[in-house]
Amino acid sequence: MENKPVKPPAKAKRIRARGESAPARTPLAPEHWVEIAIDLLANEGIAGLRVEVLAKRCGVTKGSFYWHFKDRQALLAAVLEHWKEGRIRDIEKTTTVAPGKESEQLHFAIELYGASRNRKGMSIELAVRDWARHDAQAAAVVEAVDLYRLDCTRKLFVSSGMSDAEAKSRSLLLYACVFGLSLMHYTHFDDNLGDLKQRIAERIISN
Amino acid sequence: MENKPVKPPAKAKRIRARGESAPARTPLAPEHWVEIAIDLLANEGIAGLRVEVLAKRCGVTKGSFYWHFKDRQALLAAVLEHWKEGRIRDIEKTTTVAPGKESEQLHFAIELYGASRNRKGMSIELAVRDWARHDAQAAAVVEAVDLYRLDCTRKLFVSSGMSDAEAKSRSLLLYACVFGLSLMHYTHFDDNLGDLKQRIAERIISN
DNA sequence: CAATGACCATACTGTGTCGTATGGAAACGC
DNA sequence: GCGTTTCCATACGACACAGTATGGTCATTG
Repeated sequence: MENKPVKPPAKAKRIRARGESAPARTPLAPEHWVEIAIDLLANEGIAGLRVEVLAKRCGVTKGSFYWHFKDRQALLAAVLEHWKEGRIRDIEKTTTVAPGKESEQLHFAIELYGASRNRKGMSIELAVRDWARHDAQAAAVVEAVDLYRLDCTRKLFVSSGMSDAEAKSRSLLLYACVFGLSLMHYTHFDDNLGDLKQRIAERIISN
Repeated sequence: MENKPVKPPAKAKRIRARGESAPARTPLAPEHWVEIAIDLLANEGIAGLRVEVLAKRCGVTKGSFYWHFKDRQALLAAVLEHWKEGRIRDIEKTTTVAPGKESEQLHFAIELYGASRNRKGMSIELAVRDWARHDAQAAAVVEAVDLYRLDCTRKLFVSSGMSDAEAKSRSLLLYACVFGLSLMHYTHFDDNLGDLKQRIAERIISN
């Protein structure tokens, strides 16, 4: 009396969204998984990063996921690693600057994070930080990134002629402000937000 | 052949943790639910705020929950309302100050949030803000609280002799910094964090 | 052509959760 | 006393999810 169809429906499915003419099967590299996972993380938070949802988003099923990753935890670790490396590269790119242009670059860094540009990057940032509040792994990665960022920015301040102690405080102030602003809802606080942000940036950077 | 015991075990349970000698049944007021819910929210995030977990934490079962609340959404709304009102009261208490002591009070406000004191308050704050990133209701409440806070603090800066525009930027900078710092992991950035924070506070408040 | 391995689908178990239905126990009104 | 209301327990159905087991399909290799 068993109804074990074992192979009933589903067929017009193998030709997934991999570009109509089947480009050599495209093995769906682990990197691809991680990138889409980060996308999910940004939009739904760590709690929304489910393997079935992720698989569907990749156009496959769980079966594929568990072939590439041992379990959900392995994916999360890969996500953290990928994010960390991306941040490190980004920081290096942002903080290497020709002598004399330090404060200019600092202004750029603030605007880069604070503006509506880089919205996605900030979403990821916030999602990871919230994740880090309940997960030691994530907390460690966040700490590493923070320390690296803080130190690179400190050097910029020092190069622009500040004492080390002052540079440290400015560096911390800068990032705290950037992240804090992205947490707040202040769009209706003033009708000239540009001027507001300008003043804040000056306060952080100039002496 | 059905085993529908309907009333089998469980009996030494009615005398819950309501104080051994049954103090008149203690109806477990809705406020109580909300307060414990906020506790859960702070520790587990909005995703961890489940009704069964909450009920267990209250020493009862879901049955009780759904008597007090229509559904989970109703609880969340109550949580937001409770938090909002608490914040408003707190802001008023923190920003009403005798003339001449404004900057002193501003320093106090920074330290209050930034220190290891008020750890729980900050946990709630961050949880609500993360919640607000995906929920319009929460976002509206956060915005209301933010605007109120920003305006109260703005007045403090104005009272201590600042232009309105400058006061606005300082107010925004203050809260952004406070929340941002609580998002970062900078404990190993310097071995004299006190001095660091002192410099930051000065930068935000003094002219 | 046959065998192997890479990549994926399907089915299943177990658990956690939301919400509902129903009934029980204590307190209160009359 | 008796019915009503308040507050809660139990049981149930439906779903979403993690992880496993198993098999299918295709390309590659010998």
